[in-house]
Amino acid sequence: MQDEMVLSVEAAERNGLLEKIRRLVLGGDFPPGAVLPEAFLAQEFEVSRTPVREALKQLQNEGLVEIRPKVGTFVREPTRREIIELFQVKESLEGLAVSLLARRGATAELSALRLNLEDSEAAVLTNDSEAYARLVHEFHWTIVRGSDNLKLVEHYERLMNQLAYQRLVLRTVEHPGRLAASTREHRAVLEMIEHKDPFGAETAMRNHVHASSREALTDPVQSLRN
Amino acid sequence: MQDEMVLSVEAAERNGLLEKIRRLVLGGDFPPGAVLPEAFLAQEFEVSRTPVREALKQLQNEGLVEIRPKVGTFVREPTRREIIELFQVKESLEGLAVSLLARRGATAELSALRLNLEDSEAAVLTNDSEAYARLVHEFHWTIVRGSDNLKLVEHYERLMNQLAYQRLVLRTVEHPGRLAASTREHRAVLEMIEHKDPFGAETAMRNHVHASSREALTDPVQSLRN
DNA sequence: GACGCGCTTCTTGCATGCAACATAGGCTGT
DNA sequence: ACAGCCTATGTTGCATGCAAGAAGCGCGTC
Repeated sequence: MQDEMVLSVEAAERNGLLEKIRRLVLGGDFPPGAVLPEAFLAQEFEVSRTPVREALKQLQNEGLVEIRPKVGTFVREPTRREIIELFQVKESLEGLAVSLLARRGATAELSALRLNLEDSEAAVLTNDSEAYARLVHEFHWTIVRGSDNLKLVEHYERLMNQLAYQRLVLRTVEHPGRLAASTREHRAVLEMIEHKDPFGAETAMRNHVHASSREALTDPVQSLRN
Repeated sequence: MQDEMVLSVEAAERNGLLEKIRRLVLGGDFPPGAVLPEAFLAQEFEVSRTPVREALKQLQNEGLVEIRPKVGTFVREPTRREIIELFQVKESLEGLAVSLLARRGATAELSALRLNLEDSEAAVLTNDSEAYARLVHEFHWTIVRGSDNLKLVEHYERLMNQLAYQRLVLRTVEHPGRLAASTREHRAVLEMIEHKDPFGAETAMRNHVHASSREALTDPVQSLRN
């Protein structure tokens, strides 16, 4: 199992190209709807069109780009409805993850979460949005990885890519009061884990994700108006 | 949203190849571990190696095959641990689906489920394993589609492909008494949906999936011994 | 007889060329 | 002036050719 992860990482680095293009799309270097010609990417990364094509097909499968046959490849932005749907799935998967983690009582992840919470509270006090966004990301990923369920991790990763999560978080994090509320919710989750209460942890986590999704969706951003 | 589904279906039929190869792998025509040369598939489906390659990469991404660079492509069978992990995710996703469906109170899906249950009980009485396997499949898919959450449907489809579910169900279905128990659990789920009780429905569904996973895993099949 | 080395063969990985199609812009006819 | 067509161009889709690496097999040597 561990071997597979190493292998897949190695494979990813060998390909590399997929990750590079994905970061290009997720990073917002290209505006949504922009055309993404194979020939350009091929030249950009100094490979031929063939591996670029393969990578783009994967990205289409993930829902990040749309390949219109004989027309072109376009950066795809999730619709508002898709974001709602994805958050529902996120809630479910993270609920499962934290429930499994609470059942395991894994000490390594627990201490990581405690440290994370301390840092988060410090970031709230100094109003450091950027650091907080990073810490939130880390908190959720620590829990998912802590579930010790690789398939869950894989599906979660796919989900987060589809959500283009980074872009969303960077906005919601700037809502007044949200940082403090979010941290309180994190603390509630952590306490449930410490109490080895899988059900309570799952409930707390789902409440948290639900709250965070409402924040993300009430964000009056033009690009989410479709 | 509906358009996208149509588009993706059309795209799938245009490609077709991916589905064909997937069925080949899932159908068990090739034993797990068997080599699956690009050249052979290319000749078999009368296309060149390029589209075959693209399809195989997708299947690798789904976890159905393993491409060992410069060596070959092999049919991959989920390990026992992976099956456990996948069932945990399945439990979570189907729980979400049924909860959403119960909240919607969709009448079309409800009547489909009622009919399904009647047919299932008839299949139990006549001990028609094959029909029952099909009905179970239909029951779960009706619920997932009834969630009216396309992203959930997509992730679920991916999950089921990874599980090679058909192969598993055809075995567990032959456990004595399992058919009747499974049908009772289905009825419990349906009743919760009819009562518009999302939480109760989710709980019932998760119990059902959990029970079914225990059945699948206690099945003494050689191929699951790894 | 056993071990080690090299070659042969099979596989994938990638580059390139050509064909098919969609789209946009201009041109012509009314 | 406007509508319709037609062509030019850009894009993807696919086939093919070649290179590189891995694994198995046979041969030679100890």
